Amino acid sequence: MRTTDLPLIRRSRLFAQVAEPDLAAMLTACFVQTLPEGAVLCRQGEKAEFLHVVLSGRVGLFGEAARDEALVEFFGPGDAFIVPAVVLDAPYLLTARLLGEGRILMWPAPAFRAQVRATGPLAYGAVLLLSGYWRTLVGQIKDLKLLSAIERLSAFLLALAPRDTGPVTVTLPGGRRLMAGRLGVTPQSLSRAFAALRPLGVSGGGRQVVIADPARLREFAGARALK
Amino acid sequence: MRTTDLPLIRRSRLFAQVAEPDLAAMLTACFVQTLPEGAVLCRQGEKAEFLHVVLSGRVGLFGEAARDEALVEFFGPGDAFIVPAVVLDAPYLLTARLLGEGRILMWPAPAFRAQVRATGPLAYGAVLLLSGYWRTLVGQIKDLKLLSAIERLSAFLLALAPRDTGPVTVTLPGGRRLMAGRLGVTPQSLSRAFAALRPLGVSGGGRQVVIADPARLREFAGARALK
DNA sequence: CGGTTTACTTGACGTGCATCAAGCCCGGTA
DNA sequence: TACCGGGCTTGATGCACGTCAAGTAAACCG
Repeated sequence: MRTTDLPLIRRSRLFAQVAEPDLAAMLTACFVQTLPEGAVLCRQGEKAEFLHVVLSGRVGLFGEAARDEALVEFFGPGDAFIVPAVVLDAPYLLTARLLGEGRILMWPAPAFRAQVRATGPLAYGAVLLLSGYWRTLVGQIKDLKLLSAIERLSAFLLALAPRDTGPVTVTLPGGRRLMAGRLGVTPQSLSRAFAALRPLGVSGGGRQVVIADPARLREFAGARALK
Repeated sequence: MRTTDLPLIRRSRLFAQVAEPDLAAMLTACFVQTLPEGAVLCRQGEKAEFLHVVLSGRVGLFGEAARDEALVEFFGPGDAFIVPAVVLDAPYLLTARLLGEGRILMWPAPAFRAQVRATGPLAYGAVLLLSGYWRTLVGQIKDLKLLSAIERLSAFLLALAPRDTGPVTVTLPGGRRLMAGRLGVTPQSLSRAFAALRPLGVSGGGRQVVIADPARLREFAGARALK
């Protein structure tokens, strides 16, 4: 473990409440790895061996069904997965793949299970983290059930943009293919959705997207979502 | 609070690790209510005032979008909601409605926030609870993104049936209308999906559904889901 | 008992998105 | 420069599911 890792570790919500000496003791069981793009951290269906905490880089969580797979969520620095599989000692529901080079804290599952049961502040950190995830997942389910593909794209873009601004360029957490999976459509449909938003001032290629007038887009998305 | 409530409270995973005297102390801040069908426990968009723990009855969590609403999940005895909104002190993402008469433990949000931070075993219980919810939500997202309506219905029915059995009768957690919301289809489409499964031995009306041959249904669902 | 309500089913039709299949753009390589 | 390959877009077509509209059945109630 490098000395530069510690500040990254501290920044995760998981450890926010843990006292310094306790943290040091916990980390003796852990190690840190730098892994290349495409590395698979855990595979759907397997038993949980490690808790992973992202220190740098981005990770995609994928649900798999033979010939098909869907990105369920993007994770980034400070996120810990898969807490649920580890604490419940259950098989992973998802496959995690690095979307670019990244540094990952590896925490053996039995050690983490014991720590989270014994250390209140760590459990509290886990509660905060899991609470945030509950909310993003619920939001996604609502979007899938209530919104069209174009509306979901609008909502996703707006969530990336700061509120109350003029033109912004946001950077997507992944390429178009990954975005499509996250939004629950095919890449072709995503492309059409972008085309449909172009008249509303959404432009750009690759990972960079320019929103000429966030207020107008918000109004469009809101009008369709709320009617 | 009735004396009969205590065993119900103890049964929730939230309190599984909490020592008896601590539990008694916590509960002084709480009260219990019996509420009729249709009672709204919390409303999407409002600030969290209470943590609710279901002691008896069933609750539906709904996402709302003006003219439309979708059931996100069923909750039953032992479930606590909305932990995430309460600990993060954020607005509810969902509206909770009783699906039948039920008894609900009401826990003022500030008191719960303080307790979960101070009491390790309570935080640990919350981690267990939230971990389970993460998994059901992730499962639902995978289903929505990867499976057709018929496949989702099959998977849902099979999840209600014990493994490795002959004919079983399962009872749905809600009427057809609610089931449709949970599966992300309209009631009409759900009706057609049931019709499509009839040749595979799925029959029954109302809340009771008979699965003549779970193995066959599982094979059907698996074949489509895994190819 | 008939009338109303509510829940579910069935049919006809339209549409959003998937699918299949080119075509385009751009960066890498010889 | 010409060649290639992968990511993105565009077009044509089809299907799954939504929508609109009856129709049926059981529950409730005068």
